[in-house]
Amino acid sequence: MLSSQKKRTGNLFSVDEYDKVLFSQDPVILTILNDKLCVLLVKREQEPCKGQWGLPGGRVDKERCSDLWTALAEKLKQKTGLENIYFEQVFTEGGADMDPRGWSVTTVYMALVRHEDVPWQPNEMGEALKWWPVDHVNDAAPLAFWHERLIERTITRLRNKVIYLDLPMYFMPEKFSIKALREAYEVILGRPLSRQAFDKRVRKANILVETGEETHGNYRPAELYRYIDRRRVHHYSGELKAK
Amino acid sequence: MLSSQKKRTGNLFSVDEYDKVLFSQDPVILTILNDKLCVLLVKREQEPCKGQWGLPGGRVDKERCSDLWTALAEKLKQKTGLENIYFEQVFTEGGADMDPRGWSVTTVYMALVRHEDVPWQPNEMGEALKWWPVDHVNDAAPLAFWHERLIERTITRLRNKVIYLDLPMYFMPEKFSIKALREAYEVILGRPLSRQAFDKRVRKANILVETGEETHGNYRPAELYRYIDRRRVHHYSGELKAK
DNA sequence: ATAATAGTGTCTTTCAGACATTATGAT
DNA sequence: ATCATAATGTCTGAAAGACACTATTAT
Repeated sequence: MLSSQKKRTGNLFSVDEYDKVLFSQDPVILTILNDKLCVLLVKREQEPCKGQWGLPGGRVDKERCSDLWTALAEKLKQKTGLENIYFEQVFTEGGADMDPRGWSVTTVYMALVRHEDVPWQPNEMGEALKWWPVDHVNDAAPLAFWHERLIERTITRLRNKVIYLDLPMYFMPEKFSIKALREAYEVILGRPLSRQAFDKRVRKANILVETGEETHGNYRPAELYRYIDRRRVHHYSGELKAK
Repeated sequence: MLSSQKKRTGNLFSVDEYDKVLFSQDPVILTILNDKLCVLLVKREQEPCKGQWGLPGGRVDKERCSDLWTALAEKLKQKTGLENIYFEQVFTEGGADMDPRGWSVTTVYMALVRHEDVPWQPNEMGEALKWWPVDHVNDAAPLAFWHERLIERTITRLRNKVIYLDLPMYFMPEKFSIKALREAYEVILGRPLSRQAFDKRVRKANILVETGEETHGNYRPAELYRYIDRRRVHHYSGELKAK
């Protein structure tokens, strides 16, 4: 099998298989659900870690994908049905003890989606999917591999970026009130923000337009807004302050 | 050979070798030399890309290193003699066309050093080392693999971070004038900075102390400073403006 | 009318940029 | 004395936080 692989790659150089590592890509897919930051997990139906919940990632399909990005997009579609979503690379981790099958490496991505965009059904491989609050991923049973750690580090990255980047845009529905946007920030950061300061910051940024519609139900209605351009994440010149 | 490796890892799960990829780590080691941002390159003495210049990275030594970080530190020492330097992970890239030996993945790191800390001699493997200005890495001959691309992306990352992080600290000698620090910023960003605004920003940050010594040679001498704490990179609350 | 929430205005602070002024040592 | 550079001060503008005040709708 080794020699057949050498033939398959058809190159002129000797490849020592021992230079290879098990490689996977793991997306940390986040959303806000019931006012909590949640991560999308799948129930593993195969060894190792069969029966445990983990990130919807896996090996790259070297036959069908010629680079990491398309491989991840492919995996996302296959495991979650998601397409054309926002994701960015966060970090790569690896070592001898990450996977019982041996020395392995994983590249972790942060994906931000609206929970409505994820199908409720089990995926193509018959694995169940669930959203789980990021603070309690380990409550029922430990996650597969180092996935808990990977999620933690991704959340930290998100919190660091939300200080100056309007990443919560990806969690918002088409139309929303500024209050709803602020609440998204508050959920991510885990602390309240000054209502007036936040509003002013957002309004000055010129990234929203009024829809003319309003919320209804609780006292004074709030204007509903829509993003002018969903393809660009606004970069604020100043940072949200520590307290 | 394949089956012997399965034995070596000694695990209970089947490992499909086809799930493995060639994996390497490539540090982009930067310094400021002759008022230019330069990257440390090695001349490859082995195929593929033999004779071309490239980044001083390579495969991880799975026998001796149990995680990516120690593997990189090990590689750095072996290839450049550098130890205990600042580096951070930048991104991971890979695909079918990056290496003629087949589908491969590389994790790229940014390392910032003082050029005096790099030995002039060829490394342990007899490979020559040189500093090369980042704008002209391809002037003589194309670099190995996708290394030019990897360097470019790393420089972009550095420029984005220097706006708010005092990363040039790692380029500075023990004692230096504020002018010298500003020049480091200017070399990295490729544009002049307001002298007064820069000075005020640095002084207010409270990260330097006077040494009592002064520059000499050109007209009025400048005070020489030293970092209070070299272990922490100062994070400015505001960003250096675009122009 | 009152309560609750939405939206706006004012003041303060912080910090970067622009510009002016003073300080100091080489020539 | 002059020149080049170093260091400091003043003014302006942008933006965030705190707080007050007005606006609007359900009850």
